[in-house]
Amino acid sequence: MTKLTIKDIAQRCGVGKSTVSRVLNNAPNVSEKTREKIQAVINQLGFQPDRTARAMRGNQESVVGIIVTRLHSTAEMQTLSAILKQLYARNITPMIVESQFQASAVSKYFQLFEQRQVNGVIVFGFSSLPLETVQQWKSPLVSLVRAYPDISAVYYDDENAIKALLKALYMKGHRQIGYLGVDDQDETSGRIRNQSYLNFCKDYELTPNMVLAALDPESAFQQTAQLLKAAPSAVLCGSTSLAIGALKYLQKNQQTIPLAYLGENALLQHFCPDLLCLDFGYVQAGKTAVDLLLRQLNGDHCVMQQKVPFQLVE
Amino acid sequence: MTKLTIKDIAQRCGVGKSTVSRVLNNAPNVSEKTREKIQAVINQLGFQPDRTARAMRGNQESVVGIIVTRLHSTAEMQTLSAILKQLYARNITPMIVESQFQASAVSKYFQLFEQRQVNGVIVFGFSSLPLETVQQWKSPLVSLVRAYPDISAVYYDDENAIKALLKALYMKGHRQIGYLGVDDQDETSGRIRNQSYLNFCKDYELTPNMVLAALDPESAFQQTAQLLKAAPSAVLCGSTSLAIGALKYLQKNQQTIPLAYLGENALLQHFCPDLLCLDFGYVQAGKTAVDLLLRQLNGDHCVMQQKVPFQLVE
DNA sequence: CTGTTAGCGCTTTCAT
DNA sequence: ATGAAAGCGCTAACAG
Repeated sequence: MTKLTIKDIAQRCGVGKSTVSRVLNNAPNVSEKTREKIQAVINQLGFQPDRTARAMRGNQESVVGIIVTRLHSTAEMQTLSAILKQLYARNITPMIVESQFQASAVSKYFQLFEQRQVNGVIVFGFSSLPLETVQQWKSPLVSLVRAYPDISAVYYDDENAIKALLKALYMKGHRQIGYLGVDDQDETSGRIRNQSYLNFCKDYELTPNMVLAALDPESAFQQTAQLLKAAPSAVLCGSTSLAIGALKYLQKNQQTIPLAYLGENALLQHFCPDLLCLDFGYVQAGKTAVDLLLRQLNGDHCVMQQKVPFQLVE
Repeated sequence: MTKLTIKDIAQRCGVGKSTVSRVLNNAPNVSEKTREKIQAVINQLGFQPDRTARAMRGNQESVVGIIVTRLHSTAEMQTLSAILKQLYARNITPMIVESQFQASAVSKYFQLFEQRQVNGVIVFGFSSLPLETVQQWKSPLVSLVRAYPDISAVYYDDENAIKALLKALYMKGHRQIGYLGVDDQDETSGRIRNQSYLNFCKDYELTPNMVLAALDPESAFQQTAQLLKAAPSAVLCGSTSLAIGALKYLQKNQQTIPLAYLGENALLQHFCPDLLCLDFGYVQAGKTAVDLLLRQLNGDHCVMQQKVPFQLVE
């Protein structure tokens, strides 16, 4: 039994190919009677129109490339999950690749995408991904996490997130809030958040106690000692991995001090349910990113940069 | 400037469409001279043959559906990462979806895959995924993690993994090894592993001390108390989430006891670097799964069930 | 409303 | 070795 085509269906129904095509595409100009007849045969024979043939005939089956940093980043996966849902609903095929935080990999994938004729790209930005690399991609693109000039982006509200966490601690009576931050070199996780901390301190007349670390638990572990010298009554960590390092230090030294961090991590929350943290709105970010991309795919070339709302947890 | 086609290239070269096509497909019967000439024009103009048109002409661009349980499962992501690498290298498009441990979702996605004319499927099995559901998919399929009768599968060597961990503890001098396992209802994480523990105890003449829990940290937390009553000198946990629960209990009660677990979790290792654990061979599993699937896609219908080798960590 | 007729961009005979 | 021509399965413009 050879593969069924629209022609076979047409013959078995005694109609023309185009009528069958019309039924397939829910065209309006088909009498209810013939439509039903044809639909019946289609169902009965389990006919599926050839995906590739439709695609060719302008029925653009579009593909969007998605460059995540690492598939095992749980935060990104929350966003990715939302993105996929949106895309599948719209019959768009996602092509997922990992950059591993390597700008060179992003370049490489842009080339691959071009070869494969990908229609649009969603890229999860990272600190060492330069604007020039992102600009290599000429077609529709949405940057996630990081914002670049003249490029549509969805990113997190770092500044206010820090402020919200600090305020929450402040409300609990803390006046000596230490801050373990990421190096200023990192724009998103570092500079912006650090600055926000300093601003808050100024506004609320607190004495700043800030120590910076590299973006990994080991470094955080070491820097925590430094931070604690000024005997803070609570500590805010600028990122999840920093919180991990800090928590380890506290546990090791049998200290307990209220801890808050920017991010969210199920395992961490499990160990210390009283940890104050914050849902950055990962799911919303995914949805928004797809929206922005679709807008571009539909020819709207305006650049939109959106912050997604966050939410305090616990 | 409208989109370039093979015809344009042909005209600009003063040759026929077919000759260009031959160059594109590396057909042998083209004189070196014309080939070079055509190739030059192709490169110069940056011509890319239309993906969809090629696909239609039998040049089957295949698609494989991948059903993961949850995108934020780091273990599965390791495997997925390997799978994607293999697939992209072979120009196969993956379509990734999440089952969330719901058999109904798997069913739903099988339907979606049929609509989209997916050529093969890789599914990450889970305890409550019945054989009947998996059988709904008639074309090539490889099951990961779980084995089903008459279905190609790649899964982990639960039995020997437990044995290896126990042996490692035994070698360290432990003779009172407690075991926190998963309910027998769960075939993979439960029954097989539990049985392996009991077997080991018999072989090495140890007194079994086994307590079962549900597959979540909370339950493990509670059951750990029970397990410790018999004062074991070390504890083996049957899964990562169990280890999380147990560890939490130990920390809370200020107890320290050598802990081992089946699985691997970066965060857990970070907090307790001395934790004995085991890399199940996630990457290898991904590679193997793709191999098995490709074999089926190429018409080889034999069923192969493979265990991947594991490796003790630390 | 519906059938006929052209193609879409490419591969593949089949002559030359 | 190479070009002309015939489709692949589908959609869309054009007549009825």
